[in-house]
Amino acid sequence: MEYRFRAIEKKWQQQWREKGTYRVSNDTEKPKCYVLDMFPYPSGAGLHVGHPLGYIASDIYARYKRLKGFHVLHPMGYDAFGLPAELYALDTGQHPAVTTEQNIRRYREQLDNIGFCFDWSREVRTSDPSFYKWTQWIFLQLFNSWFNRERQQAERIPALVSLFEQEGNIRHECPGDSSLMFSAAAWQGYDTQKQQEILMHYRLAYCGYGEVNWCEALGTVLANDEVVNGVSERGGFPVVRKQLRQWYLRITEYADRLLEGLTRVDYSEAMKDMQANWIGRSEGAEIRFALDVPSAAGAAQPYLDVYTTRPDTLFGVDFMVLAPEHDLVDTITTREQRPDVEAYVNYVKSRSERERQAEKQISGCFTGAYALHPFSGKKIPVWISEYVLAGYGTGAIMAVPCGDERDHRFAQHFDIPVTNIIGEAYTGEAANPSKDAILQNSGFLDGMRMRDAAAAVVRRLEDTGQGRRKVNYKMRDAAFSRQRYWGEPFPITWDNGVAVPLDENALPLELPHVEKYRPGPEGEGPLANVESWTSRHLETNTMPGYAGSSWYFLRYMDPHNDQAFAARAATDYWNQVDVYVGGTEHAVGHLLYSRLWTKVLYDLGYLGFDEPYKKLINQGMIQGSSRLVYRVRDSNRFVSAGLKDGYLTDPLHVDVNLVEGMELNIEAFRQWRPEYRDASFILEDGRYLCGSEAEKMSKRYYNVVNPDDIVEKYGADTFRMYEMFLGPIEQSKPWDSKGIEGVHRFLKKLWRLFADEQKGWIVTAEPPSEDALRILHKTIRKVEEDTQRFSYNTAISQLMICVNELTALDSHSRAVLEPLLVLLTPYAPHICEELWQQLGHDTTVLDAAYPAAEEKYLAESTVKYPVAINGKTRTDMVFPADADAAAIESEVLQHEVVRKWMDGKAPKKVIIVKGRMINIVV
RNA sequence: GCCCGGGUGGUGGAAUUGGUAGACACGCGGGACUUAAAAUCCCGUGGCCAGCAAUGGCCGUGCGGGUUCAAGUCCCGCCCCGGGCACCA
Repeated sequence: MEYRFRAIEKKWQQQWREKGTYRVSNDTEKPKCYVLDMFPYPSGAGLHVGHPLGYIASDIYARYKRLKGFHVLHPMGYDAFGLPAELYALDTGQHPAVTTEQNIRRYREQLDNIGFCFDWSREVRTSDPSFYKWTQWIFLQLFNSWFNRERQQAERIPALVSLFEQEGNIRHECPGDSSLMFSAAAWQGYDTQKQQEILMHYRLAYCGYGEVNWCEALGTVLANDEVVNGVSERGGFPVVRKQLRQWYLRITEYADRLLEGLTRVDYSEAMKDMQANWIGRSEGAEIRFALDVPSAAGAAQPYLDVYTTRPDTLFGVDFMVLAPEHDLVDTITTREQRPDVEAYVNYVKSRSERERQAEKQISGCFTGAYALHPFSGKKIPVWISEYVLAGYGTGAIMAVPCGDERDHRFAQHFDIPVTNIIGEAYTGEAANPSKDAILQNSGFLDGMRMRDAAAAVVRRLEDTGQGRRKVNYKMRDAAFSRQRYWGEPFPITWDNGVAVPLDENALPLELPHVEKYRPGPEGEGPLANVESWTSRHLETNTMPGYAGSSWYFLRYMDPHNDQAFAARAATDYWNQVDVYVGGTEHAVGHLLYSRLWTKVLYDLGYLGFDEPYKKLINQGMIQGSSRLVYRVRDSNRFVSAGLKDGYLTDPLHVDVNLVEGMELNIEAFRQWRPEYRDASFILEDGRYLCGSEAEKMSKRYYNVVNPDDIVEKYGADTFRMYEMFLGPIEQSKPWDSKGIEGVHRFLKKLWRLFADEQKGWIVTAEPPSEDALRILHKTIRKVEEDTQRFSYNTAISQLMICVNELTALDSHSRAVLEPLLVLLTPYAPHICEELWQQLGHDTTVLDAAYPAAEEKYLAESTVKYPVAINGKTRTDMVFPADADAAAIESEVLQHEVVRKWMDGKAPKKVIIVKGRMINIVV
């Protein structure tokens, strides 16, 4: 009667599959719980032990909620469109659909091995036409919508058109071009093409020309969050800025809504900070400076708008700086300065994004032009410099060297005199960004605290029409097109430069089959090579990887619906995702985009909620633990780690599977690769010990551990529990098989509570002892609390304590063991099912109810209090658990040890912490 | 540079949020069973000091100060590690 985990796990996985144990319906009165994992991109490498970490965590929660009586939606699917499959296709000629299918099959096998409770009948794949039909459909909703700033919500384009017809765009500033203004009459006078052009500037999904992150090596544009340190996140290829026609999502319109929503969701503070910083809201003022350039008689005075968060420093402006790409540069540059300015602009253009970020030297050039201070009329020189970014604010700044470090460095570098408006707070050495100094040299602001002066300046500017309060965001609109094949086609045709949406009934617009994946002409995608595609004037770009993942969680609610992305009844029932588990790497990409899509669908009336995820759990990464051997330089001798300091060595990665703990299996190592066949070794204590290092789990470090191998050796239940026992889920840690034996031992010990090798099943019908009940109920309480708050490692510790104690008590009472099984089921479902069945139940343990802890067993009958005098512990005293403070106090003061230590003095204070501590202050 | 986390035994990590620091597990040491091994079980295991012993004392949560009867936990100032952002005016 031993614990035969392989047979047990196989049996139950098969049974769950055959009986459809985890299938959930949409029609029920039960309370719901939606537990979601970030679906994986099925890569060719398969799963390593790091991937299931989050899946195990969510699986435990899903099973726990089910035992608590909830109707649990716990689905899984695949983010199946994407670059790697296409790059692989370019190399090998294998169609991405084929390799993706293969990879999915492998993922599924590996996932099935671990015993998850996914409802596979709801599986989705973003590359499936029945799925991307609705991705395209949602795109059309975005295309046909605009953001009404007055109401702070998305509305349909026809509503905007009728507004234009009645009143032009007076009340609805154009988000794509704030200088655009027209009356109702003007609107009616525009031809269709012009009207469409204007509408494009309002649409939430729009096509425009813009500077994009172009990655030549990948042959496509990338969104801002896909560029890291000036190179592509995927592959690390150089990225340059380039003007291209692109599709965008107008996410900037939702900046405030996205910020506001963060206050209503349960994400970690770190995650909220990351999103808030990415959105980067700042409050300040836009200020208009007249330009001191000769203008033709009757023509309007030319001006320069700047954005500042510090209008209070307005009198400290010593120069202005434009981004080199700024529109005005060409018109204001004087004849004498033109050669220098042109040279500088060319220099800036020649610098790659990489160089710009790597070497931030001070550089710039005077344009020869001057602006006029709005209040003092002082002449202020206008410069250009690459430290001012074209894409933020107005692409121009007012420089206040005494208050801003960058401006100060610039002034020093170019010998521009600095005006001091904060007296002693400015030393002349460095800028002082304080907001608390008292203003001087500041006209009508003199004597005011800077903090208070800002509002006064803005008021004056607004009165005189020279500026206004302004909020700015760092976030830019999201680039939404890729020049690739393996993605969702846009449901758009082009008619003389006008984008025409396909009829909804024509969806899905299916991706045509191609044989070759090379890019099309002029930076266009592979679809531009497809005759049948271009002849219909279809858009040749495809959607980016994050399109499908922006809404997939909605499809799970009603995955087979071909009338809608999901029936409203289904989305109303399942509602928000209660718990979403995934890595932090999606903080500013996927998470932000899916929040945006949800808000738009909500605004348009398709959903009853506008935040997709109620609670977010970020699991840490499991790093690889690499093993290193030390080869003596220019030899084939290897020296053990402890002795390597005596030699000149080169560390080399060795396959972790050839190492047991730290000890190298020398024979296996010799077999591993031909060049090591004749290797010799310098041993310590007769063994060769390796070094180790925590690194990303990757083939090239030979440190990948496949979950299949662990499951084969110890079983899925052990694997699940061990991954959770390793530490808190949010924490990253290197994989280490060392402790897994302990968890395996625990399950064997559990098994022995039920079965004896000789005697067989030993569970009794006898009533349990008080002691057994006490440990059981304590365990129920603790495990439930810990499971609820995802503190799985401590829950498992408690389960171990419980099993240890029951073993020590030799307690085999059914009345204790049954509830214990229910507690343990979320963690180790296979063994629990088996034991449950052995106890004679004909239903699965998953239909059981989670046990409740009984108060009477939770209190210990007696409590040991340490008695301390002035903080020093002197003795222990034992009291009944329900003793009241007064009784304890009088008894303690009678105690002989206490009286001896107090030496006849009266206590100043007696502190009794319930069930903890007695402290007497003398 | 800025914004978040975090530093606890040989190791992974607990600590009811101010109440006996080191739960649980690994590892290690000792022992039992065994011809032997595996498996299993029991005991010990932060450091230093005293004692034959039961035991007792001192020190101890990155460093230095502080608040408190009581600090891993709170406050001030440093050091180090991890993550995010980075010329955003």
